Amino acid sequence: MAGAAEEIRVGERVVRVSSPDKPYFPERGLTKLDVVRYFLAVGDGILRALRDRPTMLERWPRGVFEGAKIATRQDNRGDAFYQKRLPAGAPDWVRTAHITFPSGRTADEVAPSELAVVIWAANLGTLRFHPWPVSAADVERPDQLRIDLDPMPGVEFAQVVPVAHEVRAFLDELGLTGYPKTTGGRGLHIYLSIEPRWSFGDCRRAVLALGREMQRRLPDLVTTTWWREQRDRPVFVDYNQMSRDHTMASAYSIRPTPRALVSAPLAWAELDDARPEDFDVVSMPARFAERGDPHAGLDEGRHSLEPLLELADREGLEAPPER
DNA sequence: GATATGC
DNA sequence: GCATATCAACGCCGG
DNA sequence: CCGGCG
Repeated sequence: MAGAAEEIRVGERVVRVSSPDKPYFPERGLTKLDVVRYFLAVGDGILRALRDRPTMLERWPRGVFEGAKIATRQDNRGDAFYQKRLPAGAPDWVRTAHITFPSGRTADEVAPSELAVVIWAANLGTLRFHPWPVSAADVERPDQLRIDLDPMPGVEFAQVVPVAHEVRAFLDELGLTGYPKTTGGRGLHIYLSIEPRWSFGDCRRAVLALGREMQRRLPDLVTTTWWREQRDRPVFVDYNQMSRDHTMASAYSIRPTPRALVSAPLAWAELDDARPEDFDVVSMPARFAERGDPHAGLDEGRHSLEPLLELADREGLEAPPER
C-alpha cells in the first residue's frame, strides 16, 4: 500500500517514518524517505556535527515547494518553522540540554546523542540542524569557534575563497587549525575546536579580532561592519555568529531550496576547485562513502583562545553591543 | 508532523 | 473514524 | 507599531 509508514532500524532504535512517499523536493523528485536515507548515508558526519550539542530544528513538514516560507515572529503562518524546545511526544531516548537565552529565559533543546535522534527529527520534517557551539556538558562555554564568511548580495563563492585562504594562513601563524565547509549557498564557514574555557563574549571578541585582522590584510575584500548599508566590501566576517543563541546550519544540513544543496565539509586542498552547487542530497552520499568526513579531525586538538584574545586586547577591542 | 477536540 | 484547529523561535534597537 | 539584523 502506497504511503504506509515505514519503520527503520537505527542502531538500537526503531524510528517510524510517516508518509515516506511525500514529495519533499518535487523538482528533484526527492521524497521524505529520500531525505531520511540521505541522513543515514552521512550519519557519522552529521552526528559528529551535532553530538551532544543543543540543537534547534528547522522543520519543513510540508516539503519545499514554490512559494513555501518559514514562519516568523510577526507572521505566525508559514509552511515551515524553527523549533527550539523539545517537540511534544519525543521518545524517551531523545536527550536534551538546558540552555539559557540572552534574556535569561531558558529551554530544553534537543541534544542528539545518537543517529536515531537525527532520523527521528528528519521524520518531523527537519532539513536543517542548528547546533550551539557548546556541549551539553557545559552550555556556558563554547568548545567551538565559528567563523562565518558571508558574501554580500551578488558576490560569488569564488570571491570568498581568497578570504578563506587568508583566514587559514592567519590561524596557522597562531598555531590554530580551522576546518572549512560550504553553507550550500555562496558562503563559507570555518570551524575551530577550542578548550571550553571562555565565555560567549570572549569567543565573539576573538572572532571580531580575527575579522579585523582580515580587514587589515584584505581591505578590498573584507568588512566587519554590522550594518548592511555600510558594508562596502564583498565579504562580511559575521562575528555576531558567536553570540549566545546564535547558530549556524550544521555540516550536512539540507538547504530548504529546490535543488536540495547541502552544507559540505571540505579539505583545504579542495577549496579552490569546490563548487557549492555540486554538493546536494543526491551527490553527497557517494562522496561521503568514498572519502569520508573531511571534518573527522575537528575535535582532535582543542586550541587555546589566548592568541586571538591577546590580539583583541592589543587592538583594544570591545565587543560592540549585540544586535 | 503530532496532538487534542468535537461530532 | 474523520475533520478541524492548534502548535512548533530567539530579542533588541531605532524610526 | 513596524522593519532591520542573523
